[in-house]
Amino acid sequence: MPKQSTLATTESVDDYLKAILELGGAEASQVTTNALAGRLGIRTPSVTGMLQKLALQRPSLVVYEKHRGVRLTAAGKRRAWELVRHHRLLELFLHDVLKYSWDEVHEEAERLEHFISERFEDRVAAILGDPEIDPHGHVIPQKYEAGVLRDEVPLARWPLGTPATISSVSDRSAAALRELERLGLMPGVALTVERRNAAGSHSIRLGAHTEPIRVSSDLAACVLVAAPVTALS
Amino acid sequence: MPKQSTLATTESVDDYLKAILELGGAEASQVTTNALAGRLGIRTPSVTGMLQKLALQRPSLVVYEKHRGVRLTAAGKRRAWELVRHHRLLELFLHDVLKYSWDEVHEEAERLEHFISERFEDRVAAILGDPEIDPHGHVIPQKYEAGVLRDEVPLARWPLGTPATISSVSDRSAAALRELERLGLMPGVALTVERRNAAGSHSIRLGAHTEPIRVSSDLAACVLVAAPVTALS
DNA sequence: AGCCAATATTAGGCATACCTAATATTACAT
DNA sequence: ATGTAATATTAGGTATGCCTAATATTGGCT
Ligand SMILES: [Mn+2]
Ligand SMILES: [Mn+2]
Ligand SMILES: [Mn+2]
Ligand SMILES: [Mn+2]
Repeated sequence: MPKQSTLATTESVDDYLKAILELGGAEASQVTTNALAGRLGIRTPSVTGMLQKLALQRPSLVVYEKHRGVRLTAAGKRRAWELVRHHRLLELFLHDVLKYSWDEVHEEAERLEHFISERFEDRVAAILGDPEIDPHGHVIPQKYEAGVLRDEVPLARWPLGTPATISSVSDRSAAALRELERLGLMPGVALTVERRNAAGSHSIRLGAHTEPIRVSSDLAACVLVAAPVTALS
Repeated sequence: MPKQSTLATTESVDDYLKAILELGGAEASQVTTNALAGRLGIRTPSVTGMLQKLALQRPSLVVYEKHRGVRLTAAGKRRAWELVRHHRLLELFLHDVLKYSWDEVHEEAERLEHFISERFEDRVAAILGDPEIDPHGHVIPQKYEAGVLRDEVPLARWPLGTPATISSVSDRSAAALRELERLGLMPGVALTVERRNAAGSHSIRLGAHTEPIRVSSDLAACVLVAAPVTALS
């Protein structure tokens, strides 16, 4: 059991760390001030100020290079992945135990993820049977582990005519989630992209269905796909 | 369905409202600056400042008279009782569903009570079967209702030799709760106070037991008792 | 009535985390 | 190599909610 002294972070700091993780992508590349401001819904000077303060702290959570961007230190990554674990465990718990619909879970999880204790995290994981996937198809990181970054691509970049499976969907827009559910676009569903249309929309053939459905580019942006799994293990 | 626009309160304001409710007692009498500072663990000038700001707000949550004290308005009472409902529902949920022990629930509930949504409150109440009593014997207020103020008195003030039942115990000290459990002093337990000793401790005879146990005055202060219920309805 | 201790308020500061306006840096395009 | 648009930083300000030190009010006691 490694010493994981959960260093005190505020809700704001948490949100910065998570945003840096999510924007940095698999390569954990530097994230710009602008990108953070956009994602967090605040102004760039606020971001600069916060990054400067964060970078001064010991032990530091981020490495900040003026005018260059910011990336997470090992400690920053650990906290960010912990928040992702909280978020996804909470979403699954709200969905499976408290019977929230899949478009209702995100907002509540986004708030509570900052405030639950280690014990709460552990007990929720236990009653869910140490789950691996959240209601939107996202991988739930294991405790003290950096999360898995899967080989999934946005639906808009999947080649025409090639079979795919929906790997996950974005949890950020409740309206999009309701629409996806109505159309049957949920994790695990098989599909083929038939055609791309002028306005950026896609014609999709779902699993067994015969006629394709039309999916707007905004909605398609919420869907990540991967090659179908050949055999279930 | 009355219009209950949950006016925005911060965690700090919430804590003031709850403290005013708890210190004001059944008569909802005025609460002093000093008492609030003591209960909240902050200094008196901070309390004065907060009360002045709160009293200015519209719609106002408190009525503040300089040098006289503060009391809750109807809106303030509504929010305070809502927090008490959150707190007690959460404690029961943590205890019954997440298998927390009764000395672990308070701290977590104290934090989460500020952040759960109406939906969360409703769903937790539903899976618990609209419960009425929390793990420490406290009455859970119903939705949109001021809580019941029961006819219970501190153990230290119960007359010698008169049968009593433990009505509830304080949830604020985890150490005290562990000790109470060890001694079998839990809600619903019948007892008689045999004797009061010099140092302020009490000799208590529990239900069927023959030899009395010794309870320190600190511990006794955590126990509230009432006359035994004559018939269960 | 007047004094004193307890209680409360005012005055002035600090940390967090935002904001707008002004200025500086970077990097691309010619 | 240099101008310019995009990006970022600095400067200065606000609101919240706490702090200590200094001052004022209250109410009980002689
Ligand atoms: Mn958040
Ligand atoms: Mn999710
Ligand atoms: Mn609280
Ligand atoms: Mn309780």
